Amino acid sequence: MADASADAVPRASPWRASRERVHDRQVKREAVIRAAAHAFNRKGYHNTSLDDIAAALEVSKPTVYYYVSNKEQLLFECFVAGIEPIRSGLRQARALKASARERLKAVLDHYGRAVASEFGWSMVRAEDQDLSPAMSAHIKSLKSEIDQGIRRLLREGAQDGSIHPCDPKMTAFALAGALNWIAHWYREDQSMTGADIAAAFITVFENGLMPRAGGRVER
Amino acid sequence: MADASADAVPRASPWRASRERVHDRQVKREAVIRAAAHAFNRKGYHNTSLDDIAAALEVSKPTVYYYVSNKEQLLFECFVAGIEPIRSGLRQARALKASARERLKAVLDHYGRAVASEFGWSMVRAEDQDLSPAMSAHIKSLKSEIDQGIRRLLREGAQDGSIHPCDPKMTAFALAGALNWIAHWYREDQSMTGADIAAAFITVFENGLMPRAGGRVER
DNA sequence: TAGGATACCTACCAATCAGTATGATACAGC
DNA sequence: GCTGTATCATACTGATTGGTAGGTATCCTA
Repeated sequence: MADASADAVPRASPWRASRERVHDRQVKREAVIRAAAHAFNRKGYHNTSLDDIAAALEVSKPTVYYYVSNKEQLLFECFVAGIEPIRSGLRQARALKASARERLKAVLDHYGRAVASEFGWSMVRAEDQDLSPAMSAHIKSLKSEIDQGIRRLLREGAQDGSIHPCDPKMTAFALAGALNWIAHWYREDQSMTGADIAAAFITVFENGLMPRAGGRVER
Repeated sequence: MADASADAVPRASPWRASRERVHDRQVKREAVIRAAAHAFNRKGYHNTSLDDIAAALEVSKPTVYYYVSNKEQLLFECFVAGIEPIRSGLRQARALKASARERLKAVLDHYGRAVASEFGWSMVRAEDQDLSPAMSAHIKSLKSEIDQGIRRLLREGAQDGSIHPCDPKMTAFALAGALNWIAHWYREDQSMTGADIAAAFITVFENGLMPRAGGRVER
């Protein structure tokens, strides 16, 4: 591990470079969130101190607290930044005039990209036992929304004939699990983009393990 | 969550009940490992203190250290206890006289049961950034062994015609990811046994999302 | 029955770290 | 130039916790 340089894209901190103060609270706040996400990616939530995050931004700890109320909220913000694209993808898919399978594929594509994004790790790992009951519940409800959306698409697919009949709950768990897990290996193996991975997974999910009549895959 | 009683099966601690000392180091050591696994399941690695584990066994902290050298090793032992059944399943499968798909199914069955076991969480979550480089490497090699075994079965399946042609690497990632993720939701939803879940997942993996000629699933 | 090994405990240390008290500095408007 | 507000730093606290020092009771063996 090349210490700090591996994941530390020299993403210009709003504090860096110029000595005069930039008066853009929103920009700075987002920079703090992003720095937190990168630190969490590299070292995990518990092994990341707020001093680490501050140091990455070349600022002191109270400055971080000036933009964020506490560490927990930092994780929460990273989670939201990660899951929002999936929620939006789910809404978009609902509007599509296509088979349920096509709509599901669109959702899975968004999902895969999101997990491979800079906030993927935080999104996937949040909730656990590291958060207050209130935040944990909030996160759980957002996750549940995605889960229910996928289950619904699976049921609709079984009805319109575009998806092989299946247990929606277990199938949704399998799909989400496979995609969530991307966050665990993507850091070490970035040989593919998030979009590539999503596409590859969708192919796997669609075909299944059993050979099909057609024989060949339409890659 | 019913606090301590939910996961805390009143598993008799070797220390509990009798005041005269039981002289079986191995039994006690395993009790320590198991107590650690249960604590990690409930609160996560970082939120579990060695005092917690000691308290669960009704012992003092130094007693825990008498059986285990440090916290890291505790996690490592839990990991090994979790992954060993999968390794053994992989070896057994290699000896089977069956199609590659059948052998793969056998492995996935072991895999699913293992992840749903009491050590599943520790197995799945270990490695991360919580361990020394040496242990991390050790764990990584054990995980890689499983991964390579699955990829190999996928390749063999493509050759003997029992498995639909696929990208072994991505397919193995998808399968393992889906199964690993069981550890995340199984704690809260124990409505099924590990064997049931494994069977359900295998059905999903085999059929895939696209409808099949046969139409119905042979549940 | 002395001496050693085993098994366990009380009390403590040292380090880490989330979060804060306090105050300095710069800038905007007047 | 003056004042209020926004932004940031130094230096600290309080609590947790991994790990240990040192001692005690019990058992086995010679």
